Parts: sequence; C-alpha cells; structure tokens
Amino acid sequence: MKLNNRQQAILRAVIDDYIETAEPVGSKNLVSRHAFPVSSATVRNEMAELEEQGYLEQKHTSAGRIPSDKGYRTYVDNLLRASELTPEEQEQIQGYLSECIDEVSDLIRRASTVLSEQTGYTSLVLTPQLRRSQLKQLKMLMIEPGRALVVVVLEAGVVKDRLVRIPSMIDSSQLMQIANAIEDSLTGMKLDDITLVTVTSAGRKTELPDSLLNQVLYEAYVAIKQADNLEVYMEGAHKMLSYPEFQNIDKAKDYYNMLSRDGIIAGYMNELSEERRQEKIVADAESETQDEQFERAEILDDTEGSLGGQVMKKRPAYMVRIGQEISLEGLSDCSLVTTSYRIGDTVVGNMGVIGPRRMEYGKVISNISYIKTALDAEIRKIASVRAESEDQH
Amino acid sequence: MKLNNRQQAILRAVIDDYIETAEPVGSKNLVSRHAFPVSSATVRNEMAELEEQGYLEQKHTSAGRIPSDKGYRTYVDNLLRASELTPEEQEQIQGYLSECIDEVSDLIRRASTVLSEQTGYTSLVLTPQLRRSQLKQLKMLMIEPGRALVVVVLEAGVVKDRLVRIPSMIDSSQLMQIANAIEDSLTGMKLDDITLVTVTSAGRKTELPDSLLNQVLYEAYVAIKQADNLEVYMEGAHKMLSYPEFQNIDKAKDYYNMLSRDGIIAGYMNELSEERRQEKIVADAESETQDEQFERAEILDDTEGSLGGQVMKKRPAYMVRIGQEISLEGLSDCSLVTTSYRIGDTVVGNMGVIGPRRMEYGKVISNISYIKTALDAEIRKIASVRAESEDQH
DNA sequence: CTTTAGCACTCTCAGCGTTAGAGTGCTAAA
DNA sequence: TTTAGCACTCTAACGCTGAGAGTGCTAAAG
Repeated sequence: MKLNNRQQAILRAVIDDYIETAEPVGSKNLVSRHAFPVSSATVRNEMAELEEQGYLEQKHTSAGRIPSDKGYRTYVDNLLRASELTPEEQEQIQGYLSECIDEVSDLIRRASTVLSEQTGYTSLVLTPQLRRSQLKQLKMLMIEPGRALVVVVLEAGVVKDRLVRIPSMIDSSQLMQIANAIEDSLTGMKLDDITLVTVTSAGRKTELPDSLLNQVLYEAYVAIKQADNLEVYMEGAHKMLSYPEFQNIDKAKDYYNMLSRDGIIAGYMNELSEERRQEKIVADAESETQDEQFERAEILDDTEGSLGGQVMKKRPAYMVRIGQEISLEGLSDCSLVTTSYRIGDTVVGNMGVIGPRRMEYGKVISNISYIKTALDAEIRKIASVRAESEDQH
Repeated sequence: MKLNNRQQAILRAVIDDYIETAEPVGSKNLVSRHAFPVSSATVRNEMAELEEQGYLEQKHTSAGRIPSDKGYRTYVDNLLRASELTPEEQEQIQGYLSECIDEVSDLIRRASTVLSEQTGYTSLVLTPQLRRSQLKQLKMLMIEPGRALVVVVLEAGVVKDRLVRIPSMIDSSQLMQIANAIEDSLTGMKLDDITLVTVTSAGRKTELPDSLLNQVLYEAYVAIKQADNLEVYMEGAHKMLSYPEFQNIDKAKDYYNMLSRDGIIAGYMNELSEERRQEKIVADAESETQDEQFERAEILDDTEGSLGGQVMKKRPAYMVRIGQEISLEGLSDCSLVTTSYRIGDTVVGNMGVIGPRRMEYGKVISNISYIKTALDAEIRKIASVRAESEDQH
C-alpha cells in the first residue's frame, strides 16, 4: 500500500499532466515533459506498479494511463502542493464581496458568482441553515387592510420576511399587539423549538377574539418556519460543456439533470457537512491536545514518504469528494469540493464547487478556502454592526 | 408569393412531420403518412415549388426537405390549427398556480415552472416592470440600531423590501418620522419620476439634522429604485439537451452561453414587448373599429386560400420569433414564443418559451396563452383583496 | 394543362479493411 | 536496478464501397 518517493512523484506528474491535457499519459511523454532523471522504461515499470495498486487505470493495453479515484484521492490528500492566490486574485475576490450590500443573501449570491468565475467550474452556495438560530424579533407591518408583512429577525442580524393575508378587519394597532405578544414570548427561542402551539399560546395573551387571531398566528408561524428554507445559488453550470469529458452528450445530460434537481445536491452537501461535524466531535474527544500543522508529504527529500506514516494532520477546512465517492447518480465523473461558512460562531451554510474529476484541485481548494474566509469576514461585518450597537444599548 | 391549397397542405404536412421526427421529409413518406390523394411525383413538384419560393430547404440534392424560417412563419401565422388544452391540463395548471401564496414573485416563479413542465422546453418569466407604477406606501422598520428594513408598497399590492444600514444614532420614532415624510410627499408618484432629489427634499421636511438624514434618504431612494429591478426566472434549460438539434455540443454550448447571460434575453424580451406596444398604438389609430375574429386559413375548402387575401386578423395575445428573427447570437436555431402578463390594467411583465425552431408551436401557444390568462387572474385575485378592502375603508 | 409512372442520377451514411502511431511489456545487456 | 531495444497491441483516422433514400426530368396518360 505504500508508495516510494519516485512512485509518488510519478503519480503526481501523471495526474498533473492528465488534469492539463485530459489525454491518457504515456511514459515517454511524461519523462520528457517533467525532465525525470530516469528513462521511460523505468517510469513504465513504476506505472505498471501504480496500476497494480489501483492508483492508475488503462483504457486498453496500448493506451497511456489515467488516474483512478484512488489516485486522485492520494493526490489530493498527500501530493498537492499548497498554492496561494495571487494578490490580484485576492483583491478581486475581496473587492467583489465587500462592495456588497447588507443582506446576507446578496453576499451569498456573490460568493457563488465569484467562486465559479475564479475556478471555471460550477459553484453551489446554500443559504444558511438557521434551525438552531434564535429568534430575535418578530414584527408585523400592515401593508393594506387584509395584507401584512411579517418580518422575522434572527441572530446575527439575519432578516427574513413574508407577505401574508390576514383578516381585513384587523387594524394596525391590533396587528402590532399580536406581533409584540409573539415576540415577547418567543424571543430567544431556537427556530427548531418554535411550533404552531407555542406561537398560538403566545398570541392568545392578547385576548383578541379567535376570529381575528387564528389566521394571523398561523401565518406568523409559517413565516417563522420558512426563515429556514434551504435555497441554492448555482453559477456557471454551462461552463462544463467546454470540458472534454462532457463532449459526450449523455454525460452532459446526466450532469444537467442532476444539477437541475438542485434540492438533491443541496441535501447531499448538508449531509456531508453534518457527517463531518460528527467526525470532528469524535476526533476532538479522542485527541484533545493535537494541534499539529497540516503536514504535506514532501516527496523528494523524505526517504520513507509520509504516505504510510503516522503523522497526525490538521484537518483542512475543505472536503473533497472524488468520482464514485459522490453518491449521487450522474455525478460519478465529477468531483466536489465543499466547505462551510459561519454566521457568528456556528457553521450554518455550505458552499462547493463541482467540476470534472480532472479538476484543478489546487486552484479550487485555494480559491474556495480564500472565499470561505472572506465570506465569513464579510458576514461578521454585518453582524458586528449589531454587536457594537447592542453594547451601546 | 401565394400558395394554393395543396401547397399549403403540403407545407403543413412537411412541417408537422419534421416537428415530429426531426428528419428531413421526403415526398414518398409524406404521401403515405398523410394519405394524400395525389402521387409522390406531384408532391415532389409542389415541394420543388415551395423550395423555390423559400418555404423549404434542402441540405443536399438527395435529401428530404426541411422548413425554413419563412416556412415556419407561414405555418405559425396561417396553417396552425388552434388547439385547446385538455380539461386535465387546465386543471393542473390552475391548481398549481392557485395553490399559491400571496406574493406575486412566488406566482411568477410557479408560472415559470409550469410553463416549462407543460411544454417540455425552457421557460423564462420576467419580474414585473414597475417603472410606471405608483408608489403607495413607504415604511421603514428598525431592525436593530444601525439597520433598518425599507418596505416599498406599489400599486396593486406589490411589495418590495430591502435591508439597509443607517446611522446607529437614529431611533425608531425618528425613522418613522422620515418614512412618513417621504410617504406623504411621494405617494402617488410613478417610480420613474422619483429621483434622489425628490426623496431628499421630502425628507428634509422632518427638519432632522443632515447627519441623520443623508444616509437614510439615500438608502430609501435606492430601495425605491430597486423595486423595479428586472429578474428572470428560468426553468428547464437542461431539457434542450434531449432534442436532436442540440446533440451537437457546440450548438448546446451556444445555447447555454446565451441563456446564462439571462439579462440579455430579458432585455430582448422587454424590447420585443415594447415594440409590440408601439405597433399596437399605431394599429389602433389606423383602424379604430376593426374587431374581427382571428381567422385561420382553412385550407381544404377555401379556393383561393386566405394567405394572400386581405382579411384583417385579430392580433393574437402571443408573439412568435423564429430562428434568425431572434436577433441574439446563439439562438438562431431556436424559436421564442412570448406573451405578457398584467398587474391591474397595465402590461407589466413578459414571459416566454424558448425551444428548438422545430418546436410544437400549437402546444406551446395554447399553453402559454392559457397560463397567461391564469396568471393574470391570480394576480388580480391578490390585487382584489386590496380593492375590496379599500372600498371598506 | 395536370398528373403520374419510370428511370437515371446524386448524395449520405454505415460498414469494412488498412495503416500510422502511440504506448506497452518483456528480455537481455549494462 | 536501470535501460535500450524490440515485438506486440490497440485505436483512431482514412479511404473505399454499396445500399438506400430522395430527387429531377421525361414522356405518356388522364
């Protein structure tokens, strides 16, 4: 199972080349392109060994090799050289995000756009999951007799609203009375814990007649619940058509069919993120004081190679799913790189990049990591207005 | 330039077959499939004539004929038999739309979904253009010190809101004061006529210090202006990959590239709709009393054919653009069927279906017409709550 | 004058064999 | 352990061919 340094170097070179050209990589070409200090015959032997061990595949005997899922996995986990964005790129992302308005949803949309533009693949950003957020305020604003706007304010200044129909006999002061009653009772509760019953019993304190109350309370409840609706911002889906792996129309169709059911992908990403949260809890419990730096395999100077070694690695902030590791039909020729973003101190949302399995992992990872950080910071800015002003208050 | 009945029948048959099969249509097949009372040789002669006149095209001498833009145009304008939706289809559409919430934007999104589902093509529905709508109310709601929600209510109960940052020294009563001042001055004005100057001078009446006012007024202005932001709901773009004309990856790429710049299509649709409005004004002026029924060419009993005739036709509610008639690069192999929807009595929004030039025009037209009517009715329902309650008031 | 049967002609497309080239695995020598 | 050399394999591109679908034209029939 372990690879010596030369094998690692060859594996990396094969994958680098394949990512660049999308063509099976042969030994001769590999040697000349990378100026290896050995002959093609040697490389050939090593490549046969790598195939034996499942890192590479061959379409047919006389073709070059292409990486397998396992090969990519090793590449991503151990062989990838960390790369930083150029200052220009950083500035561009930063500029695009911070030019932003005060709505978290706008920020998210922009994050999605910039993520796709920077990487050249399809980006997905999910709206925050706010089930565990506390209700901070609930306002109702009379738009006209018979219609009102329910405004739900959550932790960290997230605001959601919804236009509802109400009995037309209700006047603004009654409406405000109801809103205040709900707010008084429910402020501080988590969205998950708010039910139609809690809302109703809060509203009844107004002692207004049921004929006025019932509909309003129901609508208020729905408005609160829908604050947690999962939405997906997707950008750059069409870019995939340029990549050679999607020249085959059926591949492209599978891909688009899957993407068009964006709820499924969103659900999947949330699942992944949840799994990871669990793992983290376990890991933290097991090794409380571990805090090593993420250590990358240094191939050329390290004799044994770190692949089989016992070095603990810091978990990176992103997750990579490669090919068949994605358990969604139609995406098995793709890879998915995901990360999360926060509002306040809690992970609330997920974002990701979907591209061909042959994606530029380095570029994607550095971009998504940077954008995650930038997004977190921007969200914190919005939230900090609130924090400051609460202090003053 | 005029076609006799047999030519019309043949043209129709060729197009019907081509729409169904996507294969060039030959004379022999045509005769057998449609049980024409003439021989294939006769049909062959007529087809040659139709090609001569530009209604049909031939890829190469020994291939069947395919319709040209002009052929489709004639087909759509004169040869198409009106078709009604089945009661089940009607019910399905109706059910899907009227299950709907009280927000126009939800209604529009649903219209887009149902339009694509029913037709099998790509649907586009644009948000209402409200430039000519009057401002009815302007509210500002303090979310927390330093942040407020600006709520803009327009004619017919359209509500838009926007979260903004404000000086944190402002308290709710001052905020309300400002909102009231703006509302008092600007209510009844059309969005188009509201400028930063009008907003500012309205706000100054509060006599609050500029340090508090300036930012709020600016944000209020922006919120009012953005109520008119054009957005596009697109559905079913991926369905195109199933059609034979998009098996060619480059065609598909062109198509997706164009669709991904959805602002361009939206703009184009608005342009079309504007042109049409102009034409209508001219037409109305020219022939004030014309009100004939749309008369379809009845091919088999009418001797001269109505194609070259002078019969005035009622303008249908939809518009069809075929192939090159669409002046957008990348959509020249497509057709676009559009119509508009109303809020109150004014046309405010546009919707359309994009499909292959070989689309099932009959089906698309009957669906889009029905959905337009249903959408108008649903919007009126929302608006009528308001109308009723204003009466009571 | 219109229609139709018949026929020669055209063009595409699928199938097939051939070939060039890239890449491999193996062997034997360095 | 590495490498040069070589025979072998497989694909993809090319060109050729024949079948088939469709046409246009001509001449005869209605």
